[in-house]
Amino acid sequence: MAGVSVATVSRTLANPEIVSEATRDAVRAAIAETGYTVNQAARNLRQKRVGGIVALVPNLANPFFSKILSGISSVLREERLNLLVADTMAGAEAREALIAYANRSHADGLIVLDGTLPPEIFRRSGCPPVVLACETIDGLDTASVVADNAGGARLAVEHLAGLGHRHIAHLAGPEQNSLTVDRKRGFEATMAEQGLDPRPEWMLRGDFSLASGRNAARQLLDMATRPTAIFCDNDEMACGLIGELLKNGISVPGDLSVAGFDNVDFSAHITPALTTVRQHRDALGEAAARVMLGLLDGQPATDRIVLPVELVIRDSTAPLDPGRG
Amino acid sequence: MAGVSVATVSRTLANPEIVSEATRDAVRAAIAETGYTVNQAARNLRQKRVGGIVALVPNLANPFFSKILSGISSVLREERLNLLVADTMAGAEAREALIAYANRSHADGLIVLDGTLPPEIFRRSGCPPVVLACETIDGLDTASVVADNAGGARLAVEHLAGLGHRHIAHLAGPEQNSLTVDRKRGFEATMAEQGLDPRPEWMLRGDFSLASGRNAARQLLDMATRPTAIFCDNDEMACGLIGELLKNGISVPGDLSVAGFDNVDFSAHITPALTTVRQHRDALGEAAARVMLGLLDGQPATDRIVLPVELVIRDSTAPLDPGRG
DNA sequence: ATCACGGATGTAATCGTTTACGTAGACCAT
DNA sequence: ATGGTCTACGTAAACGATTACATCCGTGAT
Repeated sequence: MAGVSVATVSRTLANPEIVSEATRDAVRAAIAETGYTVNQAARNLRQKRVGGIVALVPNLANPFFSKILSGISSVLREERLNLLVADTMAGAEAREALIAYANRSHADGLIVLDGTLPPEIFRRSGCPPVVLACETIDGLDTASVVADNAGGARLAVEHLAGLGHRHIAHLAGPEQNSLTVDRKRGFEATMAEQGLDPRPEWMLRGDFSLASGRNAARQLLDMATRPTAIFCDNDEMACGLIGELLKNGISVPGDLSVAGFDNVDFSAHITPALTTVRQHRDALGEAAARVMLGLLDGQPATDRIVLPVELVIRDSTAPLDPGRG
Repeated sequence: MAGVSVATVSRTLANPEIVSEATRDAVRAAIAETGYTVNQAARNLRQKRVGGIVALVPNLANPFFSKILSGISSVLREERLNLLVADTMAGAEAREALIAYANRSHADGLIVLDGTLPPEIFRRSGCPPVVLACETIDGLDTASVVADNAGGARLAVEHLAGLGHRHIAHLAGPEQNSLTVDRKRGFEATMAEQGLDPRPEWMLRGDFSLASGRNAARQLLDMATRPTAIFCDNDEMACGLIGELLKNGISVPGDLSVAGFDNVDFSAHITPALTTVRQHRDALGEAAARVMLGLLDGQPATDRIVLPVELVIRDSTAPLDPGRG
């Protein structure tokens, strides 16, 4: 020690007020001079914590998830917690790697953005607190934060029905995806309330990608009788769909009204500007991180938080042409 | 110990071959039964390493960066290294937090995606190996991996000039951004080679956002004499620009050819599909991660890797209408 | 003068690994 | 039988911080 002691340094850093002013200054001067920094590994070992939380992301490259991560990160920073990111879309060894992450010695907590992971992983002893964000996992009733997916679908269908549309299609996401399940439920419930009968052949499947939206457009083009409106489970698919329709001479919204979900950045800037359901993904991430902080503080929260969504009406939806339908 | 010993367990895990088969099996059985897992903090403390590398990202929510992260992550996983993500776009305390990250006890290495950070941070003693990815930092000649930004601008300008355009504008990014600097250099050099004189009033500034593309479109609309083609420093700005032009009755590419940079996912799906310069951001991330692994292995690499780019010709650029120009 | 008390700081145990070193036994050669 | 070599494993010392406990000193009360 440049100044005087051993443990006193630790106290100076942790509880400056319990050490006398003189030594405090001496220690600080020595620290500044030597460029000392605490060794995280040693601190973690002693305190039995890691100082970081892991986010399990299905696909880091997807902006949908990175916005949530951004929200998580902003909250964790305040608490001086690190954000570790693990891409779960890995190969065969993925499962083992995941199990390694689901351990107290790796992370103080786990925020799971991937609804396709098997719930057993998070039930093992030694697994830190878990918060599900965005997607849910069947059979795992931990704390979770999700958007009001069913409500969003309702808003979209009510909007289209209010424009006079009676033949409304649905471009859904992957079958097992919890977002898809909720949005489909909202879609079908609202269709029924509106006295509309969804035709099975107008129930299309995609995988949330632009390409799958394009595929759906081709299916629509091949149909003998087409719907006059379609609700897409996300904006990427809506964008891909619109692009392919326009290329084939179908007018949007003239021949087909299109509504999306998410309100991603480009939705307002494509032509026609996309009518969609806005959800705040950064807020979702922030909320999930705050729930996590609560869990770390010992709150036994098993909350299931549902964040509100709003309809954003733009140019891709229009009243039904009375000559049709 | 369920089986027999203390240090033997460690050996069984690290070098299974130096321990006899009998004890090896015994140890493994005990591990399986008790659900033992190694404590990372203790291992890190002993081995004087962290087992993770930190990526400093200017804006996690930006898909541009998240794709790079995805590439980094895929390479690090193979080496069982964690990826920690730190958003540098923080508030006032950001600088201090950054300095904390630029320390061996936090990370074994640093991959920096933010070219606006002050170089001093990475010169401090105790700073782990640094790799610059995507953007560069003036006055810091560490290893770096960047795309061929000047070459990409060259490809775009040559393409537009080849279509007969002589009045070519440039929508650039932020002035101090290294991507902008390189692309501007490529743009101006190629214009000169083609015998074209870039008009100062056709040199527009944006910030890579969709909104700044829209702003640029409004500036174009106000001009007495407009260019017949424009090269945009990224696809987002090109998309925002096209959206606003179409809304105001300007045809793309009829009245104005537009070329972008990046080839983001939606570029192929907007209308008109965007001509752009493709760069592989995931490959960039992978390359940066591999350079980092090399540094960790003790290679003194001060490489400056430049990744090739390609022109993707779609529908937003067309030959100059002979009646104009 | 003795004691109690409280504030400031030093001592040492602890966290869970890794690993240099030592030792015990087996085996072979002399 | 002694000595040397090798393998398999136990012993104990690190790694660097935190923290319960002990110590020391000064102050005021009895």
